Amino acid sequence: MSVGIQRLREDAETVRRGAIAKGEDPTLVDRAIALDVERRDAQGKADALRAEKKATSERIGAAIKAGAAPGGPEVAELRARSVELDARIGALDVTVDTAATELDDLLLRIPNPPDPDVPVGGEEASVIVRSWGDPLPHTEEGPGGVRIRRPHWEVAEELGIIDLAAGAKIAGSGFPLYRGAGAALQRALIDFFLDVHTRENGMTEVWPPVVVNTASARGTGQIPDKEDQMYVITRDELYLVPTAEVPVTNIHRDEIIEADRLPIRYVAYTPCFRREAGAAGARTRGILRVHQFDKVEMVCFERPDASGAALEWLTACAETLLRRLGLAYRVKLMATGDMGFTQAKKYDLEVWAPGVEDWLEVSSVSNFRDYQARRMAIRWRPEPGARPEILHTLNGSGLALARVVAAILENGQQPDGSVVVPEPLRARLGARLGG
RNA sequence: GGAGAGGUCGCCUAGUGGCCGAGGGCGCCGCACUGGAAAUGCGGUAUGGGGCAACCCAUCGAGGGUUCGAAUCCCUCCCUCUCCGCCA
Repeated sequence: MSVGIQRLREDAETVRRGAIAKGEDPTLVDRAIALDVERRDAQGKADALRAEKKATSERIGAAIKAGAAPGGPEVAELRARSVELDARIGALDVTVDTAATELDDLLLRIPNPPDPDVPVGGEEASVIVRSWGDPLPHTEEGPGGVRIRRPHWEVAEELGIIDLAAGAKIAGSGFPLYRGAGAALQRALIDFFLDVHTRENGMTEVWPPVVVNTASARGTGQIPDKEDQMYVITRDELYLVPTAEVPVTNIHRDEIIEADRLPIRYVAYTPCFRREAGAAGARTRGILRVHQFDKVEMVCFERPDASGAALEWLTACAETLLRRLGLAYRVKLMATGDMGFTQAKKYDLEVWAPGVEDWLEVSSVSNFRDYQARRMAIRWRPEPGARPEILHTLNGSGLALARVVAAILENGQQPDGSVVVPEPLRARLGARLGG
């Protein structure tokens, strides 16, 4: 996760402005440029001395081969020369390492500049770019009097399909247990999402490990940025994945991909584990914010000139699912201050939940451009034989299960306590839950 | 978990202290030959950093060490394979 030093050299102004728009410190850019100069200077000098040392060593070999005594004065002098060079190289190496380390650290703190079409500002500057469906009212007058739509945890409890108490006993608060039709609903949703993405959107399904090593966690920026968010298995130096983005993006870490293989588009189901430290309280009731949830995630590797269009496409792929489920939703283009440090452009999909009277974020679709791929050294070759370039990565939820389940329960609830099953799931679940 | 073998340039492989950033074969890309192709011949074919360039530097799983000099010797770790044990 970092901005390229090349870009800083060539277009520092855009990076500076981007930092300001995201509310970060723009002076880091200038300090980084200074360090870059320092590093290159020392590196150049060290390389020159190293070349000389190499030549000296070769002369020792040649002299011995030509008959000089290995312990003789000629060889001894060359050795002394080599040792002296070594000391000077060592000193320069320290300068290089120090500058490089500081530079890397600085680069990690410079945010990815937002795309030009991203609105500048805080949360209030984010814009709803479109919406679909009619949000159901929380209360409405009906033939049998006033009807109030209940929150999903009440609906679920009555149907006996989500057992938070059992989950809490087994693991702790925030680890839901789904039972009966609730469990089947999870399975049906996962299946439905994966089927649409593989069969209709042409993505390749992968089923990755749900723990990752340190290198992978670092690759997608979970370390050091979001370390507190992850569950760690210290004994084996493994992390439980907070999203499939981590293992799936790392599939191509340190690879060079030939142009004819792009784009590469994956879809993966995984459970996701998040500590959500400090999040207890607001909007955490029911299954809206939990430590373990299920998600189908889409991850794309794209040619740089195609990533803009790919973001729109990915967003549409996620939207399709909500439409077919018949859930009213809206698409929000996140403003500079409201999106992450690492994204260039991001859409959030929010689904309407009439029971809690709120829009629930069920998907977040982001274009990282080259920011994420750079740290992982994921490159592509524009032409056969050409120099490799950093490619672009994107990802998006398609979709996050827990909140979709909440929305289905709240939107589909009937006065008799049953829940209407969305059409695409009926073949698997029947027309109603309960009732 | 125990014992053994091994990780070299896309693939296979040579290489036990200097002549090795690294040979050979395959693959791939040019060129020649051909009506076209096959076969054959010639040349090219890693990544990163620096330099206008010539070119220089680094990298032989990773990290340390020995040495004037390490793919080659030593140490630690990772991974793969085989056998044994265990097991959904």
